[in-house]
Parts: sequence; C-alpha cells; structure tokens
Amino acid sequence: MPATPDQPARPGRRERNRQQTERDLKAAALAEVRERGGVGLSLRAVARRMGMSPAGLYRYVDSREALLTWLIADGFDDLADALEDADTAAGTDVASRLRAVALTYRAWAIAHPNEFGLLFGDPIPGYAAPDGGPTVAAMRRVGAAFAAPFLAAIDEDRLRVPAAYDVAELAEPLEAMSDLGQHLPTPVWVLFLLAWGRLHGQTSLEVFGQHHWLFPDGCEPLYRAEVEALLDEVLLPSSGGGEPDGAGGTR
Amino acid sequence: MPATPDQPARPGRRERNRQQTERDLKAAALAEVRERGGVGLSLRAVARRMGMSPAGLYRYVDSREALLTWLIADGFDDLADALEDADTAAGTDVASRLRAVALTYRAWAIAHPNEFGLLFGDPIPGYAAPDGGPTVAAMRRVGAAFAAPFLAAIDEDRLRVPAAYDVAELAEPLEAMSDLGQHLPTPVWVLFLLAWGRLHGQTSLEVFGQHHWLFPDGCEPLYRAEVEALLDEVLLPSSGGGEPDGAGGTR
DNA sequence: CGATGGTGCGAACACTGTTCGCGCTTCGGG
DNA sequence: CCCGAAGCGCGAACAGTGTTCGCACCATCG
Repeated sequence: MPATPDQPARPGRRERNRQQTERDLKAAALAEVRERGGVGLSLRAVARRMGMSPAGLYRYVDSREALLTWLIADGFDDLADALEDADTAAGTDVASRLRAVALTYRAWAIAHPNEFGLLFGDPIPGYAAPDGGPTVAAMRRVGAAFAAPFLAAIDEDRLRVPAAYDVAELAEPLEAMSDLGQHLPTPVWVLFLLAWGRLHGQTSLEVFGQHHWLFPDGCEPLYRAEVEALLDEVLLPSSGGGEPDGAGGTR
Repeated sequence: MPATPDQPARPGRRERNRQQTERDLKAAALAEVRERGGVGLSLRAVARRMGMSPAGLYRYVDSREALLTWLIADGFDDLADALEDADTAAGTDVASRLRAVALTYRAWAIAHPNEFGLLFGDPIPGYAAPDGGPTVAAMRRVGAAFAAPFLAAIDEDRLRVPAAYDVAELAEPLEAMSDLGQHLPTPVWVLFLLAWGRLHGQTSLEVFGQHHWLFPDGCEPLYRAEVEALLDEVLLPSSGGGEPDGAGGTR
C-alpha cells in the first residue's frame, strides 16, 4: 500500500517521514519481541531503541496491545510467506509439497520461537482477535498456505479421506472455510484440520520447551517421522491404482 | 510433606500458621491466575486478596517467578490427577482407557484454560525449567498418566506400532523415558510421543483460540474424530485376530 | 526472665503503560 | 507570501508493578 488510493501519488515530506517512522517502530518492536518475547514487550524499551520518547510512540500506536496485534498480524503474514515459498519451491509433486510445507512450519517456529509464541501461545490477557480484524485475515493466509497441497492432492485424486471424518455436527461451521479455496465436503476439511493439529502439536511441544528435557538437541527426527506417517496416511501412492491399504512402512 | 523429617511431629503454633498461610497464598494465587491468566499474575493483587502486605509475601515466596513455577508444578499435578482418575474410572478395556484419558486431556484444558496456558503456552520470559526442578517431575507424572493405557495395550499385545517409527537417532535420548514404566523399544515411545502431540495440538489450537472463529461453540466433535482415528490406528481390535485394517467406522 | 529468630509491614526505588499540555515543524489555502 | 491548522515529539506526571530495606512485634527456646 504505497499510498492511499484517493491521494494518488503525493508522498510529501511528512507522509514519507511518517511511513519511515512506522517501519522503524515495527522493526524495533519486532527486534524487542525476538529477544525479550512477546510478554516482555515494553513500549519504553521500543522507544529507547529507536531513540524516541515513550509518549511519542502514541502518535503511531494506540496502546501496547495494539502494537502487539500489529506484530501478530505481521507474524502470521511472515509465516504464510514462508509456507508459500516452501510450497512453490517444492515443485509439483503433491507429496514433496506437503512435506515441504510441514517441515517449514516447524522450521519457522524454531527460527522464530518468540514470534511463534506470540501467534500460538497464551493469548494476550484481555485481548480476543476481532472477527474482522487483521490478525484473523493473516491467519487465514496461513491456513490457506497449509491447505494448498491438500487441495492439489484432491485435484489429482490422491487424497485418502476416512469415511469417519464425515462428522455431521461439523458441516455447518465448516461452511466458513469454503472461501479458503473451492467448496469441499466436510471430511476433507476435517482431515485438513486434524493434520494441521498433528504438526502443530509436535511443533508447539518442542518450541514451548515441553520436550526439551528429552531432546535437548531438538526433535527434528521425531517430527520427520510424524510428517512421513502423515504423508503415508493421507496421500494415495500416485495416480495408478495400487494397494489401497498402507498401515505399514514408509521411506 | 507434613513436617520436616528431623522434626518428627511437632506442629507447633508457628509451623501450623505458616503452613496455613502457604495454603492461603497458593489458593489466592491460583484464583488470581484463573481469572487474570498467568501473565497477569500480580503479587500485589495476591497480597490484597489475602489481606496481606506485598512485602509480607516475600517471607513465603522468593519472587513472582518462583510463585509461578510453584503454580506450574501444581498445575501439572492437577492435570495428572485428572488423567489418572479418568483412567481408573474407565475400567480395564484398553480402548476405553485411552479414550478416557484423551478426552480428559482436552476437558481439563478447556475447564482450566489459564492454567493450561501456564503449563503449555509461552514459557515465562527468562525462565527455563531446571532439570531437577519440581515442574519437570510433575510433568513426568502427566506423561506417565498418558502413557499408562499404551503400556497396558502392550501387555495385551494390542498396540500397533509402525516399523517406520524405529528412528535410530531417537534411541539414545529416549533412554531417559524408561523410568516412566518399563523399558520399551524406541518405536513405542515414538508412537506415544506422536499420539500425545496429536491430542495436544488439537487441544492447544482450540484453547488458545485459533479455532474460535471457526467453531465458536467448541471443537469437541473434531476432537472426538481425532481420538477415534487415533484409536483405530494405534489399537489392534482385541486379542483374537480379525480384520487388520480399520480405516472406517467408529462409535 | 531474656535472647533469638520468624513474621508482617510501611516506605522507598526503579520500572511499566498511559495521559496531558506545551512547543515546534510542516502543510494547505487565502 | 504568510497564517491558521494540523501533525509531531517531548517532558512531566499518575497509577500501577516487582522488589528491597529496616523496623517493630511476638512466639519460641535457653
């Protein structure tokens, strides 16, 4: 958004300064979050870091909470970018794409633990994401990036969805997901949400330190095992018939 | 720990008062966490709640952080109790036991969202659970309660563990888990950790609000679907042969 | 009885988010 | 060109926080 559409191309000294300061602010706040964590974000520290008075920040941000939701939205966007990049870099094979996205999810979380905590950890005490707010919009991008390989698998008739996933009670609320892509039957969305949960669970347990006493060096092998298991369960071999059952070996 | 072992049974007016105050303090802090969240725990608020001066608290607690780790340990213990109770109440059938434990995990989390956040959300900024500390000990209880039905399934030869779970790199770190019960081969622990991750992932996404915009009324049906899928995948029908494949119906 | 040490508290310090009102710069229009 | 208006940044202040210090009190033990 280089300028508001009604002011076609009039940067103006002031406007440019403001946008520069906004960028500085975001960068400073992000740096602060990265090293101190979202909970420890201090407006005064941000102000100090950018050589500004604490009060001055309030020309750009309504409150500490507002700054946090701003960072949350940015974080979701960043994660979505990473997922999309990994997806496109993985070529066209549905299995590679799904694997790439899954591995990137964990990799991003480990590379940005504090941001991950901001996005998926304890919600800010009083705050609940407003339904139309920017955070949910950005999060839907993450969902969409995650769903893309699944949708591709459907197009190739390679998605194995268990009949048990056709939970009637979920049909109605899942209507809201149809704008992530095409309109799809309930069990597909259930499959997708459960798959996300599996990967997220492992990632979350690792990043939030629950596995640290077991695997001080990280849980990548464990995660890879989960990813391969997921691929085996969810993806049919290729288009060409073959054994329809596969509760066994992988790679 | 009713008394220090070197002071065999001398409650004494003072000792009793101290223990009573400790209980009050924990109760007040827990209440505060329940309504304000772990992040929002304020020592001064706790002090106010129990009619004490802020400074007085420091006779019982080293710091806010210490109080939090205390609550964390208690939280893990409470969760472990809930899981153990559900397990024993579920009778002897391995499937029922596993289902009960799994459902109780989510139920506890939903009933105690702030405590769940304390246990599994953003770690306290500076704090890392000391390896020998009380929090990891209590968390191992949770792990043990979770593992119990799996161990029972092994005893009955009803656990289906994929060969692909025999990840060599995990053999060594997983040695540390053998004191949760008997000493078991690597893939069993992998299966267990991945199962926990699946349930935790769904629970965490729900409790931390990521699914709220999709399912404002809660995700119990989704979670049940995951639990049943897990049971189907992981548990062999019963001792008596039968169809080895079960990607189909549930309850 | 007197000494000891646990107990509670008021005051203080450094820090936080946030508000207010003042000057200063930059802009838009007469 | 100049002048009002609006945006901007800041110092000061207020209420709140975690934490420390030193002083009273009182139960305990010699």
